[in-house]
Amino acid sequence: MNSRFSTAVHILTLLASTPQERLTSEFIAASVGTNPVVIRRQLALLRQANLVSSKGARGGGWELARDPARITLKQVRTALGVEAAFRMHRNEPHPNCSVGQGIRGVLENVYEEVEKSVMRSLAHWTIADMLKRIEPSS
Amino acid sequence: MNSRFSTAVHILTLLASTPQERLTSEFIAASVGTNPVVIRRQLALLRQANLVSSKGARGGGWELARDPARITLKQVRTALGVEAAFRMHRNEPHPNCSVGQGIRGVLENVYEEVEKSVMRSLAHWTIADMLKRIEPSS
DNA sequence: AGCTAGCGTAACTTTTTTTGTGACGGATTC
DNA sequence: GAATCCGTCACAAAAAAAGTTACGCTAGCT
Repeated sequence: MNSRFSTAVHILTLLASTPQERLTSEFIAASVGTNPVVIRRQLALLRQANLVSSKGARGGGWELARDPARITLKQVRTALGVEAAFRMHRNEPHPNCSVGQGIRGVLENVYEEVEKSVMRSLAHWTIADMLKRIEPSS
Repeated sequence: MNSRFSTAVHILTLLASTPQERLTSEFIAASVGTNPVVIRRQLALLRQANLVSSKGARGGGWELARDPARITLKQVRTALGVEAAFRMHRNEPHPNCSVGQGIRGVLENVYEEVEKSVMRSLAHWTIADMLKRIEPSS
């Protein structure tokens, strides 16, 4: 997978660290070290999943749409659009090769199982956990 | 992750389907639908892990180095060099952002846990299983 | 009302990653 | 000693991801 998931968790944790405040995409981008548009794209997906809410215009910005203890990393992954941890090889196998013809279906089964266990792992973690681990003192 | 893992499983299953025979990288490449060099690169890694053996010269080629029932997909993944299912975002976070500074370490913990559960899932499957599922009649 | 700050999104560019190719040396069998 | 097949490097092409520019829209402010 790509690094979008990491960025998304970063953003959400940042929002969790400043409750009561709205953060602008520009501010977040500076914290994360990238471009505001990249941030907005991520947040647009997270908003579709009702994890964050945005407000335009002056004084606007982003905030969490719910208690960070109720946002799991599984939800984040789902919100970003589940891209399998593994990818099928895309080459067309030789038509006479029975292994080539059949392997994809079998691999799909395997990957589904793997995906489920990835999700199970991610479900254990919340944004509140992330924040807690970063600032154990607070 | 990329599709190399899928290709590797494909290759190994193909070798398992023709015991007693050596297959050339050219033949395998035709079955998989790619270039022989790509195949050789993959197999070179699998050989380092003692999963396959090769022989040069005329009549040469590749074969499994052990019983396909003793090759797990976990071993395959390890052989290819474990690349985490997730990737860290590489941008330097803003130095004043405590979340940005700390998030990586926490994410690393999460990803380690995920990786372990991926490996646990993959350990359940062997190349013999793959073959069995493709050709239930044999 | 008009100005400003901020999001929303499409189109495009750049960068990075992955995959594929060509070439050629070395080894082994025949 | 000629043919076959691996081993590997260097390069090319393609695909994917990330970053950038631009501009419309809305809500608040004065």
